[in-house]
Amino acid sequence: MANKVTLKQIAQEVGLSPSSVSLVLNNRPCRISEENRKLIKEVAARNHYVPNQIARSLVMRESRTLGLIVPNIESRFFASLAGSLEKRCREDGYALFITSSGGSADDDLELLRQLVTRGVDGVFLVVGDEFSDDRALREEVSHLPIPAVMVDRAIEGLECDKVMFDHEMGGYMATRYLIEQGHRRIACLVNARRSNTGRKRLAGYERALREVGLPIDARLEFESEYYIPSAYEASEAVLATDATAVFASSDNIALGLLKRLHEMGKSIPGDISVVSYDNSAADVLFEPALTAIEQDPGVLAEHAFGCMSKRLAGRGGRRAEEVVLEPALIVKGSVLELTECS
Amino acid sequence: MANKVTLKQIAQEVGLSPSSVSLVLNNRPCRISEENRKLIKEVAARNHYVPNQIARSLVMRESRTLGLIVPNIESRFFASLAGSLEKRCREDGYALFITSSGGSADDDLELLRQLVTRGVDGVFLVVGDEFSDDRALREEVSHLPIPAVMVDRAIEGLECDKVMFDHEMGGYMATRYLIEQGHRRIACLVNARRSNTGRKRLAGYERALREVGLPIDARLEFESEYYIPSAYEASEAVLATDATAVFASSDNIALGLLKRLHEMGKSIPGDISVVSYDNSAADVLFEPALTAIEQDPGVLAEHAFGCMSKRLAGRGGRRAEEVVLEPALIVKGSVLELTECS
DNA sequence: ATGAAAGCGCTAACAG
DNA sequence: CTGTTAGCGCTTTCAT
Repeated sequence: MANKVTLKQIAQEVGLSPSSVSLVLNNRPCRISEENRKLIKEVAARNHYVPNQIARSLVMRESRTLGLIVPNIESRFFASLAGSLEKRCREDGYALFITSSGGSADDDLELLRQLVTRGVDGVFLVVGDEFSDDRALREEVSHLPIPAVMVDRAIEGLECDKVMFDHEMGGYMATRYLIEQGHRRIACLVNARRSNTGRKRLAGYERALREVGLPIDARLEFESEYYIPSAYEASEAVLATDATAVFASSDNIALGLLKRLHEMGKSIPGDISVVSYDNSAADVLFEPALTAIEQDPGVLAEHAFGCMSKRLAGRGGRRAEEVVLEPALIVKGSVLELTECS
Repeated sequence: MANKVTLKQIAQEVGLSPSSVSLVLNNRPCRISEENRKLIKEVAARNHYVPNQIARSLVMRESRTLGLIVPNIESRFFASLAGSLEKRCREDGYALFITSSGGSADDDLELLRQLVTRGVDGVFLVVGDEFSDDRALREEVSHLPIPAVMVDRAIEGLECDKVMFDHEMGGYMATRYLIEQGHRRIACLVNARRSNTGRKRLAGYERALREVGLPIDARLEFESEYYIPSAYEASEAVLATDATAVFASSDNIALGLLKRLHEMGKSIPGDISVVSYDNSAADVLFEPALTAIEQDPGVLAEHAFGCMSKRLAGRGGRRAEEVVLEPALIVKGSVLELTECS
């Protein structure tokens, strides 16, 4: 293991002052002789000199590092978001500190502090628990000494930049599409109890029904957490109804439903139609591929970075910005067009 | 956006010296009066004081931060590894800087520098390209001023701690199991061209055949990259052989194969038996679940952290440590027992 | 064309 | 019980 070599040491070896070395190594406009420039660079390279960004941040008061907190890096959607965001940050010379909370507000708070303390210039926050009453997190966020951008999910009523897809619209689009294909008995499987996004998707579902005068039937609304086993459990009841179609409001929920369908030997869309929510995992496997509401993580990342960029450049407005993105309905083959009406 | 508040400011407000405040806020054993302690803590809290870890690292010469480089955070296996490792680090008070390279040696090098420069105390490296001839990366790794642990994959011949599952053994176990179940014509689908892990798994496959005197038939060995579409393509040829079983040597490879099987209306294990490699994704969906070689990312994380810990504590030996873990064969339901022999 | 000096926010002796 | 001092590695102004 080599030793850490410092600017001073390089300076000594070259026989110049640290300032000169600093100037040259940072390619600053300055009048150091071509000869010495070369020498400095050569010595630095030979010694495997790596500038101490820590020291540098301290004096420059910026680290060119951003932080990201996701509830669970093992979820495909967040992993993909993290990947996109990192790429985007790197393009602008920022490193991204990706962290994964356990999904609790406590963890979020802890990680947030960790990041701030480590001198990130800004933080992207995908909160784990939108309904947390933990005032500590809200407090922390609103007193942050650096810009924060909430991504995908938001704590309501918190003055802070936000970038997310329109979940209500997603629920609406999915349901609307099923209606247009002739479905009248449409079940939905949502996480409305514990998730704000779930509630919004449910609201969209109901709006679509209401809009065409279809009844909102509580017996067709099913609850599931964002985990496959939970959806698998709930699906039995869903499939016991007379619904001809179901709106599965998350990727994992769709997977649980699919597993149950597969097990019961039911086929899609022959026996039942399904609209899923950004379900890249299942798409790979299933034939026909699933018609779904898609939220491109790359787009989310792009806008999130945009907000952050503005703030970092001091071009952010006084008020928080709120970016709402339209999801897309991607029609594939999991919905049957019904010609007869019920 | 609140301002950053410093120790000095707190000290001023309290009317004590920065050192006293530092002592108290770090809970150091010292003789500050109970009264003043309380006062300091109260003022710090009221002002949302967050210690500047950057400044602290500079003087303490450690950041209690570790770095992780994975080729692709969007891969389930790496995401899971990252998740486990982060949890493990956090348990010991370390933050983990997760970064995702594009899979090239250039990126690895760049990220490695980024991490070192930002003062991580050590780095976990899952290299993107094991066959890179880029001497720059090897050079960099061997001149690192901090401990490095290579995880899951390794650049051969590099003196550096390594922790990984025994890929050769995995290939062997999978094939051996198929043989024991009565299979004689066993195809394999591996990434031997571009991946060292692939080569080792192939070697294990061949060893198992050789061991029982079965011929090694090049017409049963198929090449696929670690991507679903690649495996999907390759699978057509695999299924055109007279093989009764196939060893799919990675999760994505198994998924591509499954997709093709599903499309052709072939069933598992009725038409063909499959042994897969740590395939949590497909498991969720398929009935029967896939018999597979499993590499627990949590175990990998645990050992990697162990190595790192030792180095950080200065308890590492002079020579690099190499930990090789045994994968496990998890028998589920995708292999048919053949009673007649061919 | 180059160097000296100050200081970023913090900690660690040591001196009161 | 508490304050002073020095210094971590770097950048930056200002002298020379």
